[in-house]
Amino acid sequence: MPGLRERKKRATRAALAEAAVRLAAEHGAENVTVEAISEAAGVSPRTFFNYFDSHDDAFVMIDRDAGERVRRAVREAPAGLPPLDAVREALATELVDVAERQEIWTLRAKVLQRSPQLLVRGLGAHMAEEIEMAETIAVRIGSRAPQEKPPATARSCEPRPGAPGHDLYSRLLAAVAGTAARVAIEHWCAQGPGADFPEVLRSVFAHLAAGLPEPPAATGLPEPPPAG
Amino acid sequence: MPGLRERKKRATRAALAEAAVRLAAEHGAENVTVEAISEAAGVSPRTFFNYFDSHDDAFVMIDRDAGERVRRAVREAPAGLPPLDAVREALATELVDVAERQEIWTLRAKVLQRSPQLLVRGLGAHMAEEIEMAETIAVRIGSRAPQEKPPATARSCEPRPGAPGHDLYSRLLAAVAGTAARVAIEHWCAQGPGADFPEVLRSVFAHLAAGLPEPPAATGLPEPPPAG
DNA sequence: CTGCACTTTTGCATACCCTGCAATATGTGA
DNA sequence: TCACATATTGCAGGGTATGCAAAAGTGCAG
Repeated sequence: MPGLRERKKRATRAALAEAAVRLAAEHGAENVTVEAISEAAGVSPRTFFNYFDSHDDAFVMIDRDAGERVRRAVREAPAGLPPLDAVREALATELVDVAERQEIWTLRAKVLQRSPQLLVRGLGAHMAEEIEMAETIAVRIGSRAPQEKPPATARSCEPRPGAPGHDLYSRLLAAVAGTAARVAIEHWCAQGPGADFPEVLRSVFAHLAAGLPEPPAATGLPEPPPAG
Repeated sequence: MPGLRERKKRATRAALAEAAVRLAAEHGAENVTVEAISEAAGVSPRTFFNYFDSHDDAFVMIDRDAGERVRRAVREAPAGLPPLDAVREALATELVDVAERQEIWTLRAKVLQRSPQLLVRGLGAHMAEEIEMAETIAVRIGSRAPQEKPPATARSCEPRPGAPGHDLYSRLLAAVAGTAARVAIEHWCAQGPGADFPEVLRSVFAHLAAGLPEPPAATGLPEPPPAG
């Protein structure tokens, strides 16, 4: 149980984030100033920057622990499971929270989609996790030793050792999985309150596993092709 | 042949962009002010904003016509070609320019990679095209009529008519293809000057077409699995 | 509860980004 | 040359973001 200090910090951050999203939903994110957010949250404008590095960060709501949880799930997945399935299951578990709090996620999706800058920023946070996820996948499929990532300063555009084909595969799988999750969330948001999010996620990954063939003529079913 | 006025405009824009990149390569993009860029280009700071919408835009160099060219290529692809292949060929054609002018792209890539904000901005420009690409794909596979996109103000987070499974598929294919292209470029950058970019792009799309199965044990070959 | 260490919040000053407006300079065509 | 159109510039003003030091709040002995 955290102390009062920690609880207050969380409350302040939550208040700022919620105020930001609600104001943005009404007036558009670009027209919501830091001063307005701070006032709605009951703190000074200066305090805003103690919690968010930039104006835009308040709308994105990045959960820094989510990435680590997903990677852990991928690491601990049953040995025989194909990589794509392992990632799918890991994402499905993490995204249960999304399905449960649909209201706030729908609101956030609307805000982000109205301003490309923010959408891009959200994707950027996603990309930062992408390299880590690629590393986890590489370890899982056995193309790289677990400890083999010395400095966090290493960038992706420099030559690396290891199996080249597997590096490309890991990178691709991590990137595509993240993109698939995003598309699933957006599509599910578009469907309205009644949609079944796990079903959408399953459908998206079924498309991927099938190699993205052209789906058969419209049948009215939300499911994709046979897959398997 | 353009008049003097047009030539001067191009020169001013080029001078600003070049000054921005050169200064950024030396001091880092974040430490290069609009004032410094303008002074190096021999214009007033105010003029900078007549050419670029933001400070960051000077470094990114977005080609606004690229998206439309790719979409046109997808529309005009042979009728029998699977959607994934059509998109792959369209991207391959467009990205020939990238492979040919590697020097400028590498320099730009170095600048962008030092500041995540700019990298994200560059990628975001492509993401904005995603919805348009999805529409093009939907038309191609026949799940939507060509003119059926009345106002450009319509957002993707609202319910839409049409075949639901196909909407999801089009969205997914557009998003995944863009992601694949990005991964290919990054991987090609990481390989150094000798790498064969078309080969990397082909490899990435082969992985996708195969359904992202775990690749066989490392053979040293950059190629993925058998694929088609 | 009281004092002390630590953290958070806040106001102030500062630099920079970006925009609208009006004045000025420059290219263009009659 | 003259008049028109467009580009450039200076200026004013608002918004973003950071560093610093004072003020307020929290946690923990004694």
